[in-house]
Amino acid sequence: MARMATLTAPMRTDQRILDAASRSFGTRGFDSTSLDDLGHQLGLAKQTILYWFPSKQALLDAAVARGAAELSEALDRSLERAALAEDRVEVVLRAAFRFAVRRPELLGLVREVSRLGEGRAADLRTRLGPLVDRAQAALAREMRAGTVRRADPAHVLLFTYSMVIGVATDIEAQRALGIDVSIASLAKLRRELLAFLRAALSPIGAPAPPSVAFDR
Amino acid sequence: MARMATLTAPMRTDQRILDAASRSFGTRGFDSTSLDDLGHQLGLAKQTILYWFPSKQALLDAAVARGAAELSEALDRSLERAALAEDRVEVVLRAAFRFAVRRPELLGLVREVSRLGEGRAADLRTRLGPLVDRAQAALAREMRAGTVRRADPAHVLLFTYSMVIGVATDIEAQRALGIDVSIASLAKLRRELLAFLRAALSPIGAPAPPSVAFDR
DNA sequence: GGGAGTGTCTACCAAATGGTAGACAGGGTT
DNA sequence: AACCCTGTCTACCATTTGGTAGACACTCCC
Repeated sequence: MARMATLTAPMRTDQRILDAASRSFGTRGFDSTSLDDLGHQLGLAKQTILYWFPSKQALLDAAVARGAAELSEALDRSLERAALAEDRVEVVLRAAFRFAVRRPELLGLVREVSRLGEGRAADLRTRLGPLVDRAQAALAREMRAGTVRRADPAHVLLFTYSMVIGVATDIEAQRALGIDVSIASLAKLRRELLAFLRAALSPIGAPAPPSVAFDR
Repeated sequence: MARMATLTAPMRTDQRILDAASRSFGTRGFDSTSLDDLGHQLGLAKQTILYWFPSKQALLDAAVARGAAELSEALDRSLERAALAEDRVEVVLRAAFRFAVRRPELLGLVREVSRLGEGRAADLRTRLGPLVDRAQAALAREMRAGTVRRADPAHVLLFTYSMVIGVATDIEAQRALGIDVSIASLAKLRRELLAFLRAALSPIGAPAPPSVAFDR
């Protein structure tokens, strides 16, 4: 049976629903996603979706919760790993980029939630709060240590987040700029983003030492 | 007189509709905007909207066309002005930032169109094509002249665009990062963004000369 | 005064949407 | 066998949505 996107082996129905919902909410948006479509996509009746999740809102909440957990976990792990690494900023950035490329819909979901008004956003905020704090603290530490140019960590994170979001989700902008959207050019894009950030973050007058990990 | 957009004195109905539509499409999204809401917002019946614009799609197209024209004009002007200025990149950037702050909904609209699939995006692409070309050429020129770090101009533009979009439209992300959203902090945000970009773009080993225009 | 045209409105409609009610099938458990 | 529990489905409903048809002013022109 089923060999569409949902061809994963025997998977719990609620998880399959969550997958499809995250994808659709994250790419098309919440309002543009109808339960009927979702159901059809999964070979399920809409009512089966409503059996697992009592309402569309609840489905969104569940998708956000799971997405936030995934993202939090991935970045948390990389923050830990970074503590030991040579070039900490780069380690985290590579992790973020990898995540953005592998699960762009989750970043799209974050972006979508931002638009759905205070209520939903507040929930997401508390979910990602600890992660944000850790990242901010780590960045501030680097600044104090002199490995990163001094600036407001929150702002630096905002800029970085925005760029990653843009690279991961705004493929139309990339087309408009004449960037060809393919795996090959994606690697180049990542290299450029890392170089860009390296330049933006290296302390003034001291261009970052050519780190070994900085592939070219 | 009038200090809100909608209660401007005698303004052509179609322009008022276009204003409200741009705002709503750009912030809530296309599908989340109903013609009834729009009409109610304007004190008009939905059918009046459909008198001026034959369909919701046509309304979106018109909003995009006007928005693209505004954006194109603003940035084109700044590109011209920049040709004479000392620090060209900064001039353009300030213009972009000013635009992003004054009419964030138009940037949101661009972002929204990106999501509405190939069709609409292609239209926008041709509309903004010339602007993109000019910007890209100008940037490449700076790189050849050695005033900007060498990199793929398209990528640099993508990163910059993403950051501006993020700063202008993703206020929830800013909240999540603990950035207080106010006019005062907005000025600080702009300063930081300029500093960040200056660092990212200055040629290696030669930190940009402290330009006069770079306020602190 | 009488059209002609323009702009806005009041019905109305068909389709889609989120959600409810309840039937039905299958598998344990006793 | 009787029963319950779980998961899925078929109907159905109320509301919303984009869009149509046509009436009602109001103005300009003759």
